Amino acid sequence: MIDQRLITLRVFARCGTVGATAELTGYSPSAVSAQLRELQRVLGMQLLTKDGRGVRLTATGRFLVAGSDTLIAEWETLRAAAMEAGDQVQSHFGLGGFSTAAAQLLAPLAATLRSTRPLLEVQVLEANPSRCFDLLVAERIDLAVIVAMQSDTYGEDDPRFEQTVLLDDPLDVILPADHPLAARQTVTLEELASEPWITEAAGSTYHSLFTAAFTAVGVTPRIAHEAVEWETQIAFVGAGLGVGLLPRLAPLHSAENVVRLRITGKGKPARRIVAAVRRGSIASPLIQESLDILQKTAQRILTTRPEDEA
Amino acid sequence: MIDQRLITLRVFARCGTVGATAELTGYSPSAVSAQLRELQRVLGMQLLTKDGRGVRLTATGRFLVAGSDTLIAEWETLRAAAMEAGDQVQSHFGLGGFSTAAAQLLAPLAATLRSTRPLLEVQVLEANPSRCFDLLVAERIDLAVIVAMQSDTYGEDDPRFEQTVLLDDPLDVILPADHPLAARQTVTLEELASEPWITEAAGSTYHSLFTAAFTAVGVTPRIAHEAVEWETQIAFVGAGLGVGLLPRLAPLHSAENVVRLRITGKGKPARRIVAAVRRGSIASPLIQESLDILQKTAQRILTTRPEDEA
DNA sequence: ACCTATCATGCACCTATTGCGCATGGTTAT
DNA sequence: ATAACCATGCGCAATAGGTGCATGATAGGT
Repeated sequence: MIDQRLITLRVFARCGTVGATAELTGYSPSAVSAQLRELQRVLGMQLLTKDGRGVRLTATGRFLVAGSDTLIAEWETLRAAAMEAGDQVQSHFGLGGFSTAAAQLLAPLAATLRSTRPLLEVQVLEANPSRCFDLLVAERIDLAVIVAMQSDTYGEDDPRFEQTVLLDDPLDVILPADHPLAARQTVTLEELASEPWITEAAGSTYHSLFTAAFTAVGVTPRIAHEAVEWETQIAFVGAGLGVGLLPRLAPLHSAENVVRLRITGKGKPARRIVAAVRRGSIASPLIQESLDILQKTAQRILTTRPEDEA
Repeated sequence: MIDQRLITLRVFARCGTVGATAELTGYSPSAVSAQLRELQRVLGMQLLTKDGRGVRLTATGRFLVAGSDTLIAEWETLRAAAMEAGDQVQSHFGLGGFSTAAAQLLAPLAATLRSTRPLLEVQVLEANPSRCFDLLVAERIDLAVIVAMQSDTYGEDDPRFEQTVLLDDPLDVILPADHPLAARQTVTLEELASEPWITEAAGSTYHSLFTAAFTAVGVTPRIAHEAVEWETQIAFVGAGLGVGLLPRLAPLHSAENVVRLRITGKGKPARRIVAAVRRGSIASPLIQESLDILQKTAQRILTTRPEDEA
């Protein structure tokens, strides 16, 4: 119920370029340009200035965007309360999630909703966490399941979002099947200090988790190889190129020459998986039910894999 | 920046019928009907129910409308703050006012704004106080100068508006020129207790003022005639049909056979003239400047007519 | 210093939203 | 029973708002 052009402005404020805004909102660049111009005309404010080959928010623009956070939140709250009060049904529901999270958590959620609310059309978008937040702002999705990351551009207390912890997905070690430690049940990070490690590229989502885990135990691992996909990493490990960390939610599939070991000791790395919604919308019945389902799914995942007793 | 359809719903919540909403917003009844239907579709809420030959808000609808008050106010605040922060100029400004108020206060305001802000298009609408509030809700006007009335449908603390007192316009007595008291400078209400009074129709804007004035001094006046226009009332008085109360701002024009006397004593009736704006918008520079001009104009009116010393 | 990639934006064209007028059907009041 | 009133559906027209391409401007690479 907030004017689309203001939403567009907010997305622009995030990504800084008309083209990116267009890509994110689903409009063409021309449309975004026109919308922003219209917005300025209607409000009688100059919100943008030319800056090099791009455009940049003016002070007024930044002010407006900053202030609109509470406005959006207020609307979401109102909407949620009205839905609650009149127990109305929503017609569309957009979900966003990242790789394994999407597969393991979002798929059951979508399936459940599809059966409990037949006339609700659920749409799932796979996207990385940062983009999920963008999609939330752009109102393309209503709920995102992502991996919480420290030092992200989106803080945990961003006024635009509300986040709920779903589960801590522990990281396991994967070893070549012929590795000396492969027969063990568990292993500590210290025992693997001198191994050649296979990790993601520096700066990627999980790389910081990787380093954090080792700094916690005071060890500096040697990074031998880098991979971007879990599958690739597993293949590398299977080829005997080194060892790696794999979230427990990520399936090992049919990698016969790779074993998965749980980590014990004080360095027990985990990735925190959270659900994020637009601030205010959390009171919505649909969001509530979804969070409930996600929590239950998360619990089920943790209990059907009874580990981590220490 | 709030969706037009929500504005329309709010207007509908005021007047209760699609036709009246159409008249107030400037749309056709079909358009209002379509807008409300669209709103329900987009939000996925049932906001209206058939009720006899009309439609009625559902509980959800009422809830939404009630909650939207703060949303609108929040937006107005944000808009005002942004205008203030970036000292931007507004392009359109709608004023509403009632009869003498409009003439005496709004006309100077419009004239001043026209000279100080040449590229601002000012629109003045004459409308009665109740309609002025409706027009504010409908966003047809941005500022209204009205006569404050107790027991109106719009309370002084309505969450949708903010009101500023401009002046208390005292009521004078008008007498036929040949009346025994006509030569006096001042008169008390008690002295006129037994006169035949000419007033507006019961239930009208000023009738309550009339009765309030007399109950204050413990006198029950005899109402002989009723008129709806000041001019008519003055003509009645001129014809010797009785006496009446006339706001000081209302000009006597060329009524040669009528004299105007000030009222002394403890019953000194006055009509309170206030400016009303949508809540939140009061911080806007344009509104601020307008209120300033109105206050000054009101002061000038009161001082150039130096009276009321008791 | 040129060339190229990148961006925003204007223009021409098109679509579909959206508003209006009129007619219809349902409902209350006389 | 008839009349008045109200909301709404339908056909039609206008226009707001979309896309795609071309243009102009700028930064960076060579």
